[in-house]
Amino acid sequence: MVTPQSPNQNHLLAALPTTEFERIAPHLELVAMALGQVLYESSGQLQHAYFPATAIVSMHYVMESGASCEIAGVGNEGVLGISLFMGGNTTPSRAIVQTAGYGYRLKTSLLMEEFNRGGVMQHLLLRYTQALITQVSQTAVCNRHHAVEQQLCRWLLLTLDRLPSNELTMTQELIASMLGVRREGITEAAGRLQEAGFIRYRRGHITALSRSGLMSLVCECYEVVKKEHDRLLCDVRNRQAPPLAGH
Amino acid sequence: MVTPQSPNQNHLLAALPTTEFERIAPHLELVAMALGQVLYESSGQLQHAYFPATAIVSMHYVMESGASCEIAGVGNEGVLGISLFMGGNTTPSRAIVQTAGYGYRLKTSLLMEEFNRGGVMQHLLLRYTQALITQVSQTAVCNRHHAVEQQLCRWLLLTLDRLPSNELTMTQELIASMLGVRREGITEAAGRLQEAGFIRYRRGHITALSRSGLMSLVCECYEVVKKEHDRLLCDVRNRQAPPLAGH
DNA sequence: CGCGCTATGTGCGGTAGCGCGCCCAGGCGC
DNA sequence: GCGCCTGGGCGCGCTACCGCACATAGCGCG
Repeated sequence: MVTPQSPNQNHLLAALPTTEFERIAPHLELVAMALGQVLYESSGQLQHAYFPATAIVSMHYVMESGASCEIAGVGNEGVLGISLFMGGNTTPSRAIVQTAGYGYRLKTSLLMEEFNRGGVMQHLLLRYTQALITQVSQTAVCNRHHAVEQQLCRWLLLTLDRLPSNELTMTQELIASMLGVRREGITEAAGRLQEAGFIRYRRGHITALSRSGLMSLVCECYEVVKKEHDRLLCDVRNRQAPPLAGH
Repeated sequence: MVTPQSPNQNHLLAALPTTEFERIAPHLELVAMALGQVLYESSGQLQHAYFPATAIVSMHYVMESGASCEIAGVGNEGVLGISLFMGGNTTPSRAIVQTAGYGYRLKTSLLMEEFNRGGVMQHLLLRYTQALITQVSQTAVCNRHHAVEQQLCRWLLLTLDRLPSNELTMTQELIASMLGVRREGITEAAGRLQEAGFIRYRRGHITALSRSGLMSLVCECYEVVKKEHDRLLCDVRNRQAPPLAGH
């Protein structure tokens, strides 16, 4: 079991070898992330990289018309601020907190220093970035070919994977803006999922009742993203060997 | 002017400082790329990275249903085989030659060796990867919110930017499979563009007559991708200073 | 120089999702 | 314990795109 409020709740941080972890640990700053908080503005300079622990952050693109859509989501499996070590320092998208919680942040300069050492940190960050690319690609594919209901299932499953419980605090309006569809579209699809007994929701709270039910409706995109993530980060293990052979 | 069949036709290779370029130059292998040729199969092992010179390669995802869609295109501005240095070695997508031409390839081991030196090559590859992420993201956004006609304009402009001439050899069927839409949808949209006098096409050949016309119809996505690419790779200059102040 | 293949044009019904407007109700704050 | 405000349900008509089926026409090949 991981103790509450430990950097180890973030998988990338947890996968660092002791030496590397201890080098940055003193500089990891615990931060609360409130729902709707904007971590990065589109094209804004980045001061920190963020390693979410319990929070989930959504990378969004907002178009001229005002319409928006999610490009990828980042939870405790990843990090925000890819563009720091990729060299661009900023991206055309916006990062906004989708599920309140906490995380850790690290100053740009320290992240870069660690990245440039070329150790495990670099390796992890690059692999995570590749997993992220897969996620973005699959979003593109899914947007093109799959129905709203399937996309909703994909989104729910990906989000549930990042949460400790099976309940998420989330209005349909918000989900709609993530998926870039109409709120009514979500109402309808969610209604069908509820009728089927897979989820239950009440004013801003969704509870997953049957993961397998959702799995039966979701498109292949969920699997692709998940498998690719596992493949790329399968060597991510906790630093401290758990007392029992845990996963 | 760049001489025909020079690695310098690829912007990334051209931007390498002399020392780094000369180190890999002997290992750059000129390869012809035929239309439809598959460079990388989905989840297949990668033996080489490819630097297109005159060819254009499309990164595709093919779904279970058989439907497909392009995730990103790569021409002389980039490189194929991102996943080599990102650490995954393979991706769930397929790389297929969309415009015949030639390019250069480099053995995995040599690319990695150069990447791990942490010099300009690494810097360029990472920055290019970020530009690629932007392209993929914008594809996702565009798939969600923009009409087929706008997407066609985006695709045409992005492709024209990678070509020396304003004519591309491309059937509507092929374009449709790139954009992941029906062939008839392309017929219609292309018909409107032709009526407007922006393009002309005859059986598998499209000629751009008015770039500005296409620009007037295209969605913001084109600009975003282009600007981001220019921003990230603005320091990409030819090694040999051109006799006249060229761009 | 004609044949045939393949690329393109077109029409038709079907449907998913949009944009809008409106109503209803849960639950928080006072 | 009352009211308001936000989140959710619903019903239009509409459009873009799909899936299919077929007609037509370049153009390469023999």
